[in-house]
Amino acid sequence: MAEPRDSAAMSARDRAVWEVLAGIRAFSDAMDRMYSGMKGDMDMNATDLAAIRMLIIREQREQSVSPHDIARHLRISTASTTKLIDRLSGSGHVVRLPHPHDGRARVIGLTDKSRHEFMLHFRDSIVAMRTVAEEYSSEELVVISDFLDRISVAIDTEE
Amino acid sequence: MAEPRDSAAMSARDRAVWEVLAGIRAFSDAMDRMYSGMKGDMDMNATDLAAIRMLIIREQREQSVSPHDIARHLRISTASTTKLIDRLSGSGHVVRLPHPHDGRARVIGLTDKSRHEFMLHFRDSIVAMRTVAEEYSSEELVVISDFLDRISVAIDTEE
DNA sequence: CCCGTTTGCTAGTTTATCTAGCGAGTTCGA
DNA sequence: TCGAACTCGCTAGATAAACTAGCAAACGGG
Repeated sequence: MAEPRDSAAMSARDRAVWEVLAGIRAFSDAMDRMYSGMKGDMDMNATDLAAIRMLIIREQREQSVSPHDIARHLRISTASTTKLIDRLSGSGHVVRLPHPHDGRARVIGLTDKSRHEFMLHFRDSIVAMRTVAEEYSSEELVVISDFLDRISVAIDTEE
Repeated sequence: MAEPRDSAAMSARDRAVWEVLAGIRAFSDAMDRMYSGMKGDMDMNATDLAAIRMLIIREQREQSVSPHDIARHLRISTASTTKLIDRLSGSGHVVRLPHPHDGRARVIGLTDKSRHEFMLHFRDSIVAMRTVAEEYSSEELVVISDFLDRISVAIDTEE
């Protein structure tokens, strides 16, 4: 992203680092495009789909999600979040559950419909990604997943 | 993303593949959050920022971008794209240039203001990512960037 | 040279976001 | 223990951004 570009002045080492950053860019670009496509396929707007993505990922980490969490993740107001949940709730994609310990709070749960629908449109991509992954040795995969985890932490600005 | 989860039934090999997919998820989640944050920092809505991202990436690949390309990338209508470009043009982030060979078409160009502003808010993340990358050997970096490129191609559904 | 297509735009409508403010529930210190 | 300050999610009304429909200008193959 930053500087170089005149590759003549770069060492092989610099170039390797550079290539990784370019790879990240390419990946995030492809991700953007894929998610834009899914929004059309699932007949959903970008924000609502981003919320579903977030819910799915948090569910897999066994973390509960509140309306407030959604607002923070998407950086929209809590008022907009209320309406977002109204929409997703009305279409049967999420449910509002009571928070076990806090009477004010809610826990937003995914419905099977969401999971199935998301999987339906995401499955091909997962299979494609798995196919790519399977071409690497286990040692390489460890390096890659370690790298991805570290990059994720690095860009996660804990507000 | 799909299936497993009861890790007892997985081989070490399966687990390595699984971990990479989990890494991709974590990364895309962190990316989502980072971009949401930038939208607040840059005082821009999510779509407009996504358009800027696209333009920056395409510029680095030396590909020109038309309004139509933006519409396809974001999956919004050409009408919405016109207004999006009106906004970004009005705020001095992009310029409409004539297409060299097609009198109907336009080429959307970034301004220095865009590049600087984007870099200002993205620099810290780039540095953080570079720092992570520099902890790996050149051989590992080659594997990683190769992987990222392949994953990008894999999920790029050419409409 | 024409006719069908493509490109980007305008107009008017619908949808989604925002700001402001409220009631209920929680927390904590006097 | 009780009240003040705070947090959570919601409502109401205003603003911003998306959509559909349709148009003129430019292109391009027969």
